[in-house]
Amino acid sequence: MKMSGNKLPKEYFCRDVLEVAPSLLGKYIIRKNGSSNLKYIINEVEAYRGEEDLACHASKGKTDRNRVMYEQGGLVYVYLIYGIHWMLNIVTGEKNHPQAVLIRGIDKYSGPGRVSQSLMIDKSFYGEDLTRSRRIWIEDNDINAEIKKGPRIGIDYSGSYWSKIPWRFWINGDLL
DNA sequence: AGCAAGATCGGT
DNA sequence: CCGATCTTGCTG
Repeated sequence: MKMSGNKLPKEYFCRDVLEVAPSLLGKYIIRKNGSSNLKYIINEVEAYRGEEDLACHASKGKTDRNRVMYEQGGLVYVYLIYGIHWMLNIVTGEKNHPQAVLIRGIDKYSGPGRVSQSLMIDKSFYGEDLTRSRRIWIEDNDINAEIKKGPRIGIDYSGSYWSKIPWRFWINGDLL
């Protein structure tokens, strides 16, 4: 049975990030702001998983910035990078298992900075609950597309193992 | 209190 | 390839 248009519930996000990240491909991300109602399809994501992952912000333990990653799944983790771009992440997994999915691409907007710009994301979204918010959430959508994977982008500092592990997932938008 | 670095992007 | 631009986390 085809399921589409249902808001994804808490349980969906409380699974391991390596399950949730690729499963978000093809899903709708909805952003409401006043009369504007944006709806895009997620087409590129990255997984960041645990304190052992040297590319993950939790690799040095809990800090003021990353504390929301230690909560249970379904919350938004945003941070500013290079003083310019907001990065939009979705927290996954159980409490005290710091994990998140970075949204890198939606429809025609490629790159995490452009994603947040197009969705009007800023610091005020830190900790936002995707299962309760009235301004941002994810909706189900069944797709039939090949999921590709490769190394994560922009994390060379994390060493040869973590910078090469194929935790970036994407689909070709044309196949939707 | 000071400083270096950063899950990026757009323009040369 | 380089600069923008500013928060964060670490050091002293």
